[in-house]
Amino acid sequence: MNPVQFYKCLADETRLRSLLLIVHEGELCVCELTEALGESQPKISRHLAQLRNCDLLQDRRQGQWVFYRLNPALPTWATSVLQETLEANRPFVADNLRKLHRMGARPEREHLCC
Amino acid sequence: MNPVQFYKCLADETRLRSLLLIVHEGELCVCELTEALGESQPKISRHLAQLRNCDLLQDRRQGQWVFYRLNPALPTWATSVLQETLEANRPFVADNLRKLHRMGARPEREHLCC
DNA sequence: GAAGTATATATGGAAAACCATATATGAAAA
DNA sequence: TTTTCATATATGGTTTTCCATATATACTTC
Repeated sequence: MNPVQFYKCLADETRLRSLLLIVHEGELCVCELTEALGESQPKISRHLAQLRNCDLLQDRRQGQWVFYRLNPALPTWATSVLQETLEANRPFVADNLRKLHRMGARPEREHLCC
Repeated sequence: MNPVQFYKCLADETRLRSLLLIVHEGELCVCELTEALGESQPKISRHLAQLRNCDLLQDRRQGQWVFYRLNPALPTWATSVLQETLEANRPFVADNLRKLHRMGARPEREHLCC
């Protein structure tokens, strides 16, 4: 993972907010991010595709939804940078988290286990 | 320090290399960075000015040289991100460090104390 | 189960905004 | 006057965004 490429991924408002929300929540689908950020669906989808192409995110389809999560194969330093950024910048995503939790009809997750 | 603005500063090859070298060395002047990166002086100067305008770097003039160092008022998380990036990506700057240390006639630092 | 409809997500293509670089010039120090 | 550094302008290139549409799955009705 080239550090310049990594930081280019974080250097955009939509992408950084999406990443931090995903780090906070573990997994989110496109419609949840669309709601939390208040941005258009194609815009969110484009940025998520970019993050997936750079191997920062992993996706999985469940029914009609596509859920994105951090790529578990991400180098430790990269994960650690994301977590530290989230913890030190809670106010930055506070409003997005509020919108997310206020959202009705969030898709159910099927958990792999049980 | 807005995290998006912070990461925009790191999202360029010239700026990231300069920052990591400065973190490693403590303080470097424009001509040293020009040599270490093998880039034109105006290019280096422009990027350093940008990093200074965003409050990531501080400069001090000593004789004919201008030395840049990390802004000590930088938030802890930001400093920590830079240090972690350096430690996990030594090979990324290895060649720049080699060029720097091989450089003849590096300017003398006057130390503030003693 | 087949056909039609609705919802979630992805993508192609064009326009706009932004960023980086080169070249040339300027200013300050020694 | 030479060295070091900063800045202005022009230009090329990338990135982002928007709109429209395509695809994939689910849901409903027959």
